Amino acid sequence: MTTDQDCPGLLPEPTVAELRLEAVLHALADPTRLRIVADLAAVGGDELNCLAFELPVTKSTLTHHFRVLREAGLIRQHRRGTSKMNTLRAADLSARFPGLLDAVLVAAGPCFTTPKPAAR
Amino acid sequence: MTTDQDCPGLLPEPTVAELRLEAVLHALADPTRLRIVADLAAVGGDELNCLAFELPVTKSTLTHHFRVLREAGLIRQHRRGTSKMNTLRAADLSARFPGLLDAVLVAAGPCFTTPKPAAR
DNA sequence: CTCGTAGTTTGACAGATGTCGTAGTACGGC
DNA sequence: GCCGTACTACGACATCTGTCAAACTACGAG
Repeated sequence: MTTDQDCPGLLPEPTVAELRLEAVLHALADPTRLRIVADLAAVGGDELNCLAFELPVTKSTLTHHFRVLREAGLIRQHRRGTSKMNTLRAADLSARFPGLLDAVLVAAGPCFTTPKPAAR
Repeated sequence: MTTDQDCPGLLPEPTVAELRLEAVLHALADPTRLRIVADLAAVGGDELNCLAFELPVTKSTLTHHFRVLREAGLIRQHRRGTSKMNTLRAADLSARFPGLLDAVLVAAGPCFTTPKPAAR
């Protein structure tokens, strides 16, 4: 019961059907996580490793936040070498909660008014 | 400058400019509060007293949740007699975070797909 | 004035949450 | 094989959160 492919290194995540609104909202309600999501949206679908974010927290805390985001279904993570790449599950979220992510991103950062033009 | 009018019995609430995204998301992330918001949206702008909601919590807890919602700017409360009337600040929210409330309501209740047509 | 209804306040409490530091694991480069 | 980088796991901790019960206030009806 996960979108889990055989794709090696992909970490477990909820399927589109498993996405829970409360979990998504809760994940987005934290400033650090909201910032991560906004940053991911800003790069328009590209991958970012966990340390690519300049956040005022330690690595442990970052790991924690990334897990919350992944378990809520907001991001996808898979290992690549020693790094872990993160992507926003924009399409999955739109499929399950139409308009929600867009509205949050617009509200979060007036700069990212054009979050996901056409994949990368 | 809160939206506070001289309207007697109106409880303090944030102005549109004071609405904080995190606070709104946090307020919506709780099932009880989400339910309250969805119920308010369902009646299309009418007022509901606090006990009009059939929720599995005590009055104290309800008071707590209503305060969180009001302080986050999601609802407006004003006293009327011994009751306290609650209304959703749909217009204010749309002004500050366009599409957000709508997206959440659609995501929350498939039943309320037409949340605020034009009052009921 | 007395009573009942509606809601508030306070205190308590268990559980979740965000944070850190330290130690540990996994992988690539040498 | 050894080391450094990137991330994880674990434990600790303070704070926050949702919940309740009991006592209190506010208002209207009678």
